[in-house]
Amino acid sequence: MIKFSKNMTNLEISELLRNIAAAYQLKDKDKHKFRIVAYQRAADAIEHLTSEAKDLWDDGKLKEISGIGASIEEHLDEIFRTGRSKHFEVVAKGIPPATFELMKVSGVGSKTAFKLANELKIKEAKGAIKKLKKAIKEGKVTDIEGFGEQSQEAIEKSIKEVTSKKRRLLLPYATKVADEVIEWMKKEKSVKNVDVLGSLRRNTSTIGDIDIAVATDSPVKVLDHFTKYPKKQRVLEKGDKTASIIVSGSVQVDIIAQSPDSYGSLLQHFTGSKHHNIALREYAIKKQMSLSEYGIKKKGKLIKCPTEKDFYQKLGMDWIEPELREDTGEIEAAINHKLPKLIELKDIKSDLQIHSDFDIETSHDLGESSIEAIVDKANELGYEYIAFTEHNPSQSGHNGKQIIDILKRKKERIEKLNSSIAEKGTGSVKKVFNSLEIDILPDGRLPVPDEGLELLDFALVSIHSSFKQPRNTVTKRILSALAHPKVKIFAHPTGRKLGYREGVELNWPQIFDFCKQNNKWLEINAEPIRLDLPDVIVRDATKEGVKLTMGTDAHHKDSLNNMIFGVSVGRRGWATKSDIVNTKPLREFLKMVK
DNA sequence: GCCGTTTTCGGCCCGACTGTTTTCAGTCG
Repeated sequence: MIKFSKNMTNLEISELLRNIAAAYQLKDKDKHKFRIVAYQRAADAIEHLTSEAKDLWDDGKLKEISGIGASIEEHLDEIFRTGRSKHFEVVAKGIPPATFELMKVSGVGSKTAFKLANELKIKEAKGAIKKLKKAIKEGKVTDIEGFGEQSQEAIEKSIKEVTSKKRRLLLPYATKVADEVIEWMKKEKSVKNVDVLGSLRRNTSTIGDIDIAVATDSPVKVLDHFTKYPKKQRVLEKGDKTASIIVSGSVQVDIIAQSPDSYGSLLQHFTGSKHHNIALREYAIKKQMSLSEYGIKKKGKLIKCPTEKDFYQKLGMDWIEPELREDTGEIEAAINHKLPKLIELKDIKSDLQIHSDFDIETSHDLGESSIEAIVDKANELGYEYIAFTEHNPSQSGHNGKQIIDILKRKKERIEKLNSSIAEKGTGSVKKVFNSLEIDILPDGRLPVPDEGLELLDFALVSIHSSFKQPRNTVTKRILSALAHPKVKIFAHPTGRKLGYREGVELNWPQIFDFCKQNNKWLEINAEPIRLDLPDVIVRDATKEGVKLTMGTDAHHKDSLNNMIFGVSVGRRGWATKSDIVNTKPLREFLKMVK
């Protein structure tokens, strides 16, 4: 039996669809070959949705999801209405639920899991992996036909990795791990080129594995060198062309070697995403071509591509920025020469969320660097203007008048700073804005009196509590906070913390409309654990013409360097320079912020 | 089961690595 409920989350639904695909695989792999793929694609589609499938179902929009057709829509409809699916129950009949649980062990697919569950008589999903572990200890797995010592050992090792709950890596950490591996690879003489590819090259918000590509004429030497990496914990696999290791911190690093004359197609292949590559190859088939990491096959002849630009050009399209390679319309745009010119770090003229150590008597965390040190840093980065956005003074510790007094002191401090900047005339920073990051209370009110807000140039608002409110409640809450004339920016809009906390569910079309009509902006928070707005919502926002800002949320001067991660998010969301408010020169920004 | 700038029918990405079953299935990216 498979579990359903009326309130299944996207993650649960995608797992369910994957399990149905597995069930078909077990029934008759050949008969259901393409149905299996269809279910897997549907699972991917649900997993990557920007809103909850149940909300879409509420609005009758399930069928609009590419990958969901009439049949799967009908089954999901039944689940959302009744909490079960008769069809799925039939499909999964006769398969011990433990099978699906065991598939979570890497290297164990549907066939292996099914065999293990049956032979070891593990039925229930709960505790299935534990029971398998016990069976391995007792040496029972090697007794099963088709399993030997080595496969038993491989499963045992993989179980350890499942149970240690491998977290996805944040960008700065993944970058550091990758840089160290690159450094090591450069020590091998036969390495002609080495690059980081995969999700790290595409700048996704979190990274699973690290993918490295090497151009070389001696792949054996290169792979040998790779598997001797000093921080290696174990070698997962090693062949003639590819190898995988686990390095300290339980991070998997995959490497692929290729001759220099085909390096371009390798870069393309290993950068992904999987969905981009599949879509590209399907497109190529229609043009009587076949694509692989070796190049482009046309009428049985292999055309090699030394650079990635060659590869895309030979397919008849423009080179596509790695951040866009997610099969969300970039291929069509590349064919029609309609790819956007993406925002770049050098376009950014300002950081619009910075916390100094000015003692604002907040209940949140204060910054660690002085206002002056931050201005120095901003000058170093060549910014034209910045905004100091400390958290609002705590409401519990102060009455209205006290809050106003603190804000008066801050205003004076910033005014003094601005006059000294004007006097000196050196440095790129010409203006410092007096701003504030204000909590949005659970009922939508702001914990700062109007008289206090009047002291600011403009304000950011954000959510720091009551993350679990229903979609409509929290949407209303935000709109009422944004409505205040001094409020310009909705900061880290979903409130997510990668790996720790899901963001709030918002009615995005409503938020977008409000922002457009009232000249309010959504922030792309560049703090690596936030990266909020998420890239997929940035895409929706830019499509709608909503203006965005970028801020590092720095609580230390060095964190102003994090802007690059915000830019990455913007790029993944197809944002161009004109979508981002703080690419505007000071003079224009002054007009916009009024 | 899904989908459409060849198509509402007839297709559906491509290749590497592993272990074990001696010729390939299973899994992964």
